[in-house]
Amino acid sequence: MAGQSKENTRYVGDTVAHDDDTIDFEIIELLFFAYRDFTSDPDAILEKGGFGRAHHRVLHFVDREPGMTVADLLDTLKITKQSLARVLKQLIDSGYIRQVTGPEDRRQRMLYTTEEGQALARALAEPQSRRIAHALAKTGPGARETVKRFLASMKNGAGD
Amino acid sequence: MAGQSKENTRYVGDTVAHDDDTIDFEIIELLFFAYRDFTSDPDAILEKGGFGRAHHRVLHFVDREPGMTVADLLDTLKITKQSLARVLKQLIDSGYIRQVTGPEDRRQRMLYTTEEGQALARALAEPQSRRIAHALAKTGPGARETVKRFLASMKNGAGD
DNA sequence: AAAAATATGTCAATAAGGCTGACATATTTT
DNA sequence: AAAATATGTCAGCCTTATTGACATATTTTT
Repeated sequence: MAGQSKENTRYVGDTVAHDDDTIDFEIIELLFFAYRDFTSDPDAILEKGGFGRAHHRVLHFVDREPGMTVADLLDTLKITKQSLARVLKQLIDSGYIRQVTGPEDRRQRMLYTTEEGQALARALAEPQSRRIAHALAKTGPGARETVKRFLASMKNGAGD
Repeated sequence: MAGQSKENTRYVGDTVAHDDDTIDFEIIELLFFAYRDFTSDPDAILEKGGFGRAHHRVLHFVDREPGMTVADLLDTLKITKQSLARVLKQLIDSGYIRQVTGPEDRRQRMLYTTEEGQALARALAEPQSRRIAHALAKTGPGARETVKRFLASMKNGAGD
């Protein structure tokens, strides 16, 4: 029945594939489920306002870095201008984000959350924060430092 | 750091929102970037075959649990039958997954990866596994246990 | 045996959130 | 004055998800 032992490295396209047991399926799956449930937390709140995860991300980063420009945001989110436009427009029209013409370069639009935007951003982050606090507490002392280091190293360009 | 005290609780809609400093923005962001880059690893390979992340997930779980039924898969992925249908059909037509009529209940379709499917699943998992190994090594000894416990606790129904 | 429930498949319409290409406008830099 | 830059916008397309409705085969219940 679907034997798992297939020794010897083999090749699939350009990519070297290793044995079953050399692949960390355990953490791959844990990460999948953890992130799936972590991101599902704010969804209920988002739905009420007719927003989605795209709005959440925009709101989050503008809230965390007030005064960031549209270009900054595009760079952070790694999406296109046209993709951002729709979502950003809705957030502006709904009064959660406001734009201020750049004081030095008047072509720029500096982005800020309004009071309502700030409140929404925090309301969205709160259940996620709770989940994290709970998981860290359950994991044990020192977990926070280890988890931080691990996650930071998982990111691209974390400096080898 | 980031004390848990609940000063100045205020309300946004039905949801209780806490102060800035009681919210763990640091790990929220680390998780966002870590997962974004983690999932970007297999994308290049996927594109070559005209597949997307949906195909990746299906292939992954069928590979990990050979013989799972369509219902099992729907339950794991938490998507609808109609959403699964298209993706699964493409994987079957491409020869990566095959269906076997259930030996006890002939209504069921047990799912298995073909040899090509197995090879693809492993090729996709390999860069992710590498990234994890690298991050764990950088984090230090004992990181694996801590990270596993943390991620497991982040999942829903992890048992309080 | 007939009826109901179940597992799966499929058609059609809709939505969110990405994408590319093309072009407009205001502003700054050369 | 010309070129480059930051932003906005129109139009069309793709993927992945949704809901609702209905078809088929098979198993379970009555």
